[in-house]
Amino acid sequence: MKNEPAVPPYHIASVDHALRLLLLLKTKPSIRVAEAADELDVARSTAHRLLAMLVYRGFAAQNPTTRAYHPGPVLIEVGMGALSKLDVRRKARPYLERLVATTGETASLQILEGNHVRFVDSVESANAVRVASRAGVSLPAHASSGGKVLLAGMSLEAVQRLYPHEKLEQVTEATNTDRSTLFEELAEARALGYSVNHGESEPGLVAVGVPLPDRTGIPVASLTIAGPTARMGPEGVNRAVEALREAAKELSESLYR
Amino acid sequence: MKNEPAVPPYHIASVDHALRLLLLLKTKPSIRVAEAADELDVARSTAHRLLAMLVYRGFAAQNPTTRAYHPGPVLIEVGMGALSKLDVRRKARPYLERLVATTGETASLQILEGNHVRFVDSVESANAVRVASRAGVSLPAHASSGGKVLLAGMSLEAVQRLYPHEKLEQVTEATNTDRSTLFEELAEARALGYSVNHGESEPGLVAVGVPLPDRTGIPVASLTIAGPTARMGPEGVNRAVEALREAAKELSESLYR
DNA sequence: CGGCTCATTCTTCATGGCGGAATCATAGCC
DNA sequence: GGCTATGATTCCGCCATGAAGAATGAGCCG
Repeated sequence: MKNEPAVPPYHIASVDHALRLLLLLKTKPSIRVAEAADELDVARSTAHRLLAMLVYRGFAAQNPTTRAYHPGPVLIEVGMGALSKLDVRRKARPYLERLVATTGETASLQILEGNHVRFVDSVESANAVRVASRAGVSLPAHASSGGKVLLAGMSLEAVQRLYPHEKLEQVTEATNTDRSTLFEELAEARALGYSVNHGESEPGLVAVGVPLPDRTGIPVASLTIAGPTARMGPEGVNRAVEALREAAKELSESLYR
Repeated sequence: MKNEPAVPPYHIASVDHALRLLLLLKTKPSIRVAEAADELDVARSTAHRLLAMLVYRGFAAQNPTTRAYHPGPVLIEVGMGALSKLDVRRKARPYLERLVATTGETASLQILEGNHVRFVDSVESANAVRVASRAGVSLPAHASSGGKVLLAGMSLEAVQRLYPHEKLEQVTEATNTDRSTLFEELAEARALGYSVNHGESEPGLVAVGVPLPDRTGIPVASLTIAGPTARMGPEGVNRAVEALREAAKELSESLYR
């Protein structure tokens, strides 16, 4: 479970209501005034005005027959726009394809979101037995190789803020659940320049990740190669590390031209 | 060209500022406090608090180095979801065309949105009497064959969350309105691998749906064939089931390359 | 170290956003 | 057609909130 973000010092209740409505529309494609009022714990007149604002700016649309509200085109547009502006995603695609061609395993690109990583793109291996695309999926950073290399590029203070408790979330039996052990793993990842995930996110899966730093040297994304245990022994891991290092170097250079 | 929407009678300025900020994040990869203040024509302290609210609810994230704000995980998630839909739609189109050619009835692709299904794409039958395209339309999942096969692929807990009440929405006289009966129907759909809708969404319409699973086996979309009662007797239904099964198998394999 | 620029925090107060009442719209029943 | 029930929408008065501006903080540069 992701950490609860800190409540801003000067909280704007009406804006918060509106954003929570957007979050509701994301999960419930149809919502009525009374329902919105219940969920937000506001008066129906308040809910009605908030929904009218979402409709006005295109974030919601009202079905004239049922009077229910649905996500509007602008919400999708903003999301698509946010994704298309992710420079790293667009430029990384050819490198993911190349990594798959070179190593025969599934290649992915991840970005850090709090103490999780999100797979923003994936190209699958052609092998019948392979790691499937996880594009869109979010995983705890400490339980993934792509996450660990991103955490390794941060200061100790920053990592402590993301992981305020000693106990970490367990994903599989192989997941490390001690923060102090995580710090050691991050130190190792920093030294090696890559990290390996031996079944920490899923049994039978081995993944290797390297960071993609920005101009300041701080990683903003990571590249990973993942395969089944049978093909990802020491030789497979080494081959993945080589291919990832080369791809990351060239991609980093192309990202900041 | 879309008309400018009417300004709501009770305009909420603070909510409007926040929504306009989201719109800015659609076109600019990142934005700074002063820039936001200029664009919204508010004080920098106001812009700062608005951005803090977007960060709080995940719509924006702040780069600790540059202090600029960029789209947050919620917007990335919305974008990934929309992109995923587009991808499935593009790949499914030839199969829908083939299904129409094979069965002579209208074929459609649906995705689950909460406890509704949305018709993402449709190819209409060439027969004069036919089920029209419902692309863009949203229907209760429990009242559609495409919806039922999607619900059948979910855990009981997940279905209970989507349907918290025993009473279900009635669409036609044929619609089942009991949740416990829905659970039985889902068990049947799970066993058969398909579901049939006899006039539950519209009188005179019969539809057959099969799931399109992703790599994890969980269905993310469904294919349906729909026709008028006169042509969709037991023989028509069986023909549809065969054609759908074949199409779904091939399409599933192609979706995740 | 001082100056500059932008970000962030704090304080005060005017008004914007709230809830509740009143009214409207629609569906269902007789 | 009239009535009732339910949910949506509009209106109004009030006060707590969200605004701006001042003060402070942070980082960079010469």
